[in-house]
Amino acid sequence: MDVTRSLVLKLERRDVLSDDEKQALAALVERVVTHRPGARVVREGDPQTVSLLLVRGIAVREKMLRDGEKQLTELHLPGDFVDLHGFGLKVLDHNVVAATEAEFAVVPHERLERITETRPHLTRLLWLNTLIDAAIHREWLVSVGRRSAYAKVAHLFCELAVRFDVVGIGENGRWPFPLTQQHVADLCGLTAVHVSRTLKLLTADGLAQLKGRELLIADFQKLAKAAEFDPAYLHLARMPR
Amino acid sequence: MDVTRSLVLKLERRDVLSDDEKQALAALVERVVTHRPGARVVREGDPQTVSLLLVRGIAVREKMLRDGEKQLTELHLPGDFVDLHGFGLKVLDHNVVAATEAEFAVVPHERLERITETRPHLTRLLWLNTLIDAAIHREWLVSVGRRSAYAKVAHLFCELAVRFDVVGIGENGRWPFPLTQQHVADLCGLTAVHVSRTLKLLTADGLAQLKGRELLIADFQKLAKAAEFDPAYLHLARMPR
DNA sequence: CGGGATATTGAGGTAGTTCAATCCCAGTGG
DNA sequence: CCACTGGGATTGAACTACCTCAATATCCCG
Repeated sequence: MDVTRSLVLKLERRDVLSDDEKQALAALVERVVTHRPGARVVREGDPQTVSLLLVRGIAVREKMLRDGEKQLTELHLPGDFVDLHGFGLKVLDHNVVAATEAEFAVVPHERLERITETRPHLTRLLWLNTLIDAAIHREWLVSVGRRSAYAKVAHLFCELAVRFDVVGIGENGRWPFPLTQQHVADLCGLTAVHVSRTLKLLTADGLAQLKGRELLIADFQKLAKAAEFDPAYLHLARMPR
Repeated sequence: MDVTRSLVLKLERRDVLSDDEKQALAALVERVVTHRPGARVVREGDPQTVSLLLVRGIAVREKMLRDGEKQLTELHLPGDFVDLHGFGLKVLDHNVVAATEAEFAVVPHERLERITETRPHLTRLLWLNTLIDAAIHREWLVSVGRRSAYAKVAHLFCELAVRFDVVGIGENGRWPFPLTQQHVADLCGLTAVHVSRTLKLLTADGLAQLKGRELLIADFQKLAKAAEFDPAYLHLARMPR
């Protein structure tokens, strides 16, 4: 199975990739590693020499506070480069944690550097990948800073549905949701207790519910409206980059 | 006066720049434009063909909500490329607004593209610039999501002081602060009223105060402690990138 | 079938909001 | 040099969204 399949799907939603470029992406991968649920995949502050492409499962970027509280700054799906930022930064400012059992393709930084020396277009697409991360961060700042708990959770669900669709996961208003309510709380800047209450409201209003490790969205339009969700920030338009 | 001076200072804190590279950066600039306080410099959704380097003044990235509320997702100082993200994204997901009178160096995207074709190292440094933006976004997510109002404002002040120092602005515990309390509120996800009360506390505790359009930090150590401020996320180490 | 993790519910508390009145002060014009 | 103006800052009082703590219920896995 081709471990770069999801990444290619993700990039092809934003630009045209030649076969040659797809091969070059596949050639980036040195090996594949698997991590258990809860495993810390990258530790804040450690020097980085490889970057990891998520192939299967879900991972999160986690920033800890002194008192043990945490804020998750991004949720990663297959096709996401969870620490491509480490290529430029050399040291990450946060942990990356496997939220479920997860498989990663390992990409040595030398190979990325080689791409920047020889393939300008592919370089720009990798750069783009990190720009989309930043755009997601900004949208989350709006959520965390200004939206109600109800809208925060609704917005997270909308984003998840759209991003899963990009890489061909989920269907019929059903998507995998292997996260706990504590995860949702740490993603949204809420407490797990309040997430539980909020989910009850969303379910009662017939917008969305979590059931059996799945996210069921009954009415995406209504959910998006409640969340003020506009997918523009995901930059899905296919154009020369 | 060299309009890329602050940018060079900023990059030289992270890596070594050759004279040749400095010249190449200067050659990026096509012209310089000035904007009035409050002017929208880049409008969300408009196609981008140039990027803007802030030379003088302060600018913010602003995301609006339906009801007129807003969240500011970044505060930009001289030396910051306020919409380098537009080079890859082609369309921005937020407005850029001049908070004060501000001067920008205009960099056409063709010239940036040319850099990606001919100068891998400089390309990586421009990429790095956007990675630092993303790192700042993440730290702000922690602030907005998990810190108290007191710590949010304290953290903002710490970041501002450090980033001003990088580009050689301010001294003796005094830095320019031409923003209103409404700006601070929109940066931190608070109300202006609560910012006012919070500033009173910070002043009373002898940590920091705003006075005469200036930020005065009486005791940076204590302020940093109150904010849980750790500058690691600004990635100031000078190393090969 | 048992046990630990996860989720739910209730009751009470609080940080930050809302609204509205007042104050301050830097410009501006006379 | 002073009065006027308007944006920004401050203050008070009431309110509420979300938190905290704690008890119970449910799910999932071995």
